[in-house]
Amino acid sequence: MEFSKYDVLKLQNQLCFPLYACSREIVKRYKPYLDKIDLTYTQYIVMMVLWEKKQVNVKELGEALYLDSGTLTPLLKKLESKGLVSRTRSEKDERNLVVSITEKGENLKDEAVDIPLQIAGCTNLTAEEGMQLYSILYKILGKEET
Amino acid sequence: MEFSKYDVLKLQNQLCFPLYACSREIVKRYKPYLDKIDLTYTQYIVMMVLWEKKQVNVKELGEALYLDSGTLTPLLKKLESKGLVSRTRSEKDERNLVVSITEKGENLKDEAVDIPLQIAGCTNLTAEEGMQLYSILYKILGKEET
DNA sequence: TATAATTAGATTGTAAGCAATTTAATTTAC
DNA sequence: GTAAATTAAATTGCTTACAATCTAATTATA
Repeated sequence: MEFSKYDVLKLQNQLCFPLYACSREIVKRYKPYLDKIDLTYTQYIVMMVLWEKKQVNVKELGEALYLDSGTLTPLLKKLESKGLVSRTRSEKDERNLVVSITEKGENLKDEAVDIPLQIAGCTNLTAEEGMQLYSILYKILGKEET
Repeated sequence: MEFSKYDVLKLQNQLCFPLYACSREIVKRYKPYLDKIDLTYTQYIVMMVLWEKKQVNVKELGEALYLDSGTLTPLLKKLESKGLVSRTRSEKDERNLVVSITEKGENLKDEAVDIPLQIAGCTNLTAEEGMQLYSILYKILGKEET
C-alpha cells in the first residue's frame, strides 16, 4: 500500500467526522421518544436545564448548552407557545430575559424521565466505554479541570 | 446529597449532550481554516469523499456521510455553482446522479491538505485518547465489525 | 408485456445553528 | 453627570438537517 500526503484528508483518518456523524445518529435515536412528548432534541436539553434549575436567563442557558441567542430566542418562544416556559425581563437588569418553567413544563418531567434509560438500551457501549467517552468529550469541551 | 429519580434527566448525567456539544464545538474550530478555502464543514466532508473517490453518486455519498438527498441535493448544487464538482445523470441508470470532481475541485485539495494538522494542534487529547475516542465513536456508528 | 413495486433524487416544510448586526439597558471613564 | 464602552437579547441572512412527499426510471411479477 502506498502512502500519500493526502491521506490526512481521508474521511477514515478524521476524528471530527465520526463525532459529527455520531452526534446526529444519536439525536436521531432520541426522536421517536421525544416525538411522544412533542419536543425536539434541542428543546429537550433546554427543558433539562429548566427541570433542574427552574429559572435561568438566556445567557446562562447559552453557556450551559453552547448555544447563542440566535438559536435560543426562537426556540424559547416556541416553548413559551407550548406553555412549557414563561419569558419575562429581569427587574434588576432589564437586559436579562428570565426563562422560568411553568406547571405544565414541570409536569412534562414525569413523561420524560423514562427516556434516558430507554436510550441507554439502544447503545452498544460497555459501562467503561461510556465513561471513557464521557471524560474525553468533556476534556475536548475544556471542562476537564474541575 | 440526596438522590432523585429525576437525576437521569440532568445534563451532566447524559452522554448524548457532550457528544452533541463537542461535535458543534469542533466544527466551529474548523471554521477559520475552512473560511480560507470558502467551504462549510459539510461541503468539506463531501469534498473529502470526492478527493478520494473522484466520482460518486448521491446514494453512496449519503451512506458515507450519513446524510440524505434532502441535505445533499442543495449542497451539491452549491458545490457545482462554485465549479468544484459536476453533476450528471448516469447513462446506465438515469435515476443515479453522478457527482464528479472537477479540475478546480482537485486543485483545492492542495489548499486543504494542511487543515487536519492545524486542527490537531487545537485539540488537547493524547494520542491514546484520540484512538479510544475514534474506536468508541465507530462502535456507536455500528461499524466496529471490520 | 402491462402493471405493480422498488429505487434514486428532488422538493417541501420545519427547526436548528451561527455569524454579523442591531437595539436597548447598564456600567465605566472622564 | 454625561459620553463612551460594554452587555444581553433579538433580528437577519445563510446553510444545514431531516421527515415526508413527489417524480421519474428501473425492476419484478402476475
